Amino acid sequence: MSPTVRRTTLAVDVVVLSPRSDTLAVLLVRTAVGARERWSLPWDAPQAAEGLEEAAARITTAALGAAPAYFEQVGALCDGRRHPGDADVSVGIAALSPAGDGIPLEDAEWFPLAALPALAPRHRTVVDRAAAVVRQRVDQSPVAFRLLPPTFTLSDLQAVYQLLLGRRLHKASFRRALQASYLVEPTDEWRSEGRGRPAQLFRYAPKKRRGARRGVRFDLFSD
Amino acid sequence: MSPTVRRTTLAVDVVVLSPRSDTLAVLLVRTAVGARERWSLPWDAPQAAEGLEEAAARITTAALGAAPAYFEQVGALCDGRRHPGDADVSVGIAALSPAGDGIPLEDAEWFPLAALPALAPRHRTVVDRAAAVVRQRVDQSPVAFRLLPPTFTLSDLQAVYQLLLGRRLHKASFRRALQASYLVEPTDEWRSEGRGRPAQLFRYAPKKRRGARRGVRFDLFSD
DNA sequence: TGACATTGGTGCCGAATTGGTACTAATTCG
DNA sequence: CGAATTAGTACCAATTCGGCACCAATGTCA
Repeated sequence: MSPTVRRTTLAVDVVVLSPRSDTLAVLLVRTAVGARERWSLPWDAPQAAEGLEEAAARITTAALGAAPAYFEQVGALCDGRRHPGDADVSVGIAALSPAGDGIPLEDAEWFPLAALPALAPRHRTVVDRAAAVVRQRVDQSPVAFRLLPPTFTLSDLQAVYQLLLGRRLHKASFRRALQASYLVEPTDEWRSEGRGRPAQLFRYAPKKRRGARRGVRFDLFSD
Repeated sequence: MSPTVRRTTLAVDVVVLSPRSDTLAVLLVRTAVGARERWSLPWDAPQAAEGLEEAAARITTAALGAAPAYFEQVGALCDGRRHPGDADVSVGIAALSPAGDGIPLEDAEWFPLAALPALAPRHRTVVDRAAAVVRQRVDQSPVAFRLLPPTFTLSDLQAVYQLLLGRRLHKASFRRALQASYLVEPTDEWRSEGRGRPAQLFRYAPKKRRGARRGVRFDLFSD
């Protein structure tokens, strides 16, 4: 027998992440009164002939008033009736929004990732996966830069890395590695923020790099 | 307006990978005569109340006669009518099968990853994504071990790493790093394979490890 | 106005890691 | 037995890492 398709219902669930006062925050929207949970991830079905990230951008814009800078798919979930809209299958999408971009519209609000209200079980899973994916991608794709405005100080950048990795980083080593990577270039602007020496602003501008990757790292295994 | 689900057609497309005579190989199945392409990935719609990996295991078993050792979802694709079954959405799944496991059934065959026949456009994308995901996961999850039998020599392991990474590795460094990681343990068996000194067999047996991860690596960026 | 607190940025140096070469070990082939 | 072949290890020079201390530039406050 040859394979055939079946009809199912599909939802795109978006985890919008943004650094917000020293923690990572997630954007949630209020659900209809009477629903089991008061909050959920922004979600919708993709429109006809609409890509998944396109849908994610539309859904986010409807809740935040701004389109995120970056998307990464977290995977499809299919665990029977644990979605607020009872979709058979959810595609989870992590969206990164620079600190301070957008203002949550009515019925939308930022919550610290570590202190979320009750969510539908599948949304809970999507959030956890999104956080895990973003944290794992930190040194493989420019996720940290997508959580910052176009120009930023090296201390800002280090702070985001520390947020994502959950640990302190050595300042000199961090800058040495960044220097050697040709991922940022200095602008001629400086930011003086309150007291202390002003910091130079940098911009993300990855250059061609000769593939210099070194040995295998067995010490990064996650399971 | 509040979100609602829409009905769509869904397929699970499986990229079964296995090392095969010094290259990575992909399992393809012959399509119905008259179809535009002669070969496609094994695929099917998930049955009611069946998980996505469960479906992938069923689909693979139907083509290979053996269930793979490991699955990793590659993501959902939705690019309008480029699927052999015309599914609206495909969920791609990478499945790792140890070298030598299973025998392709009638109408199924291994192809070197680097020399695939023409595939439906979406299947081509799924294959590329699966290969990229597996290669990127090499030092974050035990993908290499899932491409080997339960016991293996360190040279086998290094060969798989070299296949996945596409470059030579330094023997002493490889073993030093592996030793320090507590991921394998020696068995008391030895394999003598033709000429040369017999090699000790090892088994994948990850131990509790104190999180010792070091500095940020900017030199692994992929884009 | 001049310490001083505060934040940004760099230099130095010992310790750890890396990767190359070369070596030893155990087996098959002829 | 010796050559060939594969497994596994020892040494070592070069690089990298991370801790500490230091210098720089600004705001604060006596």
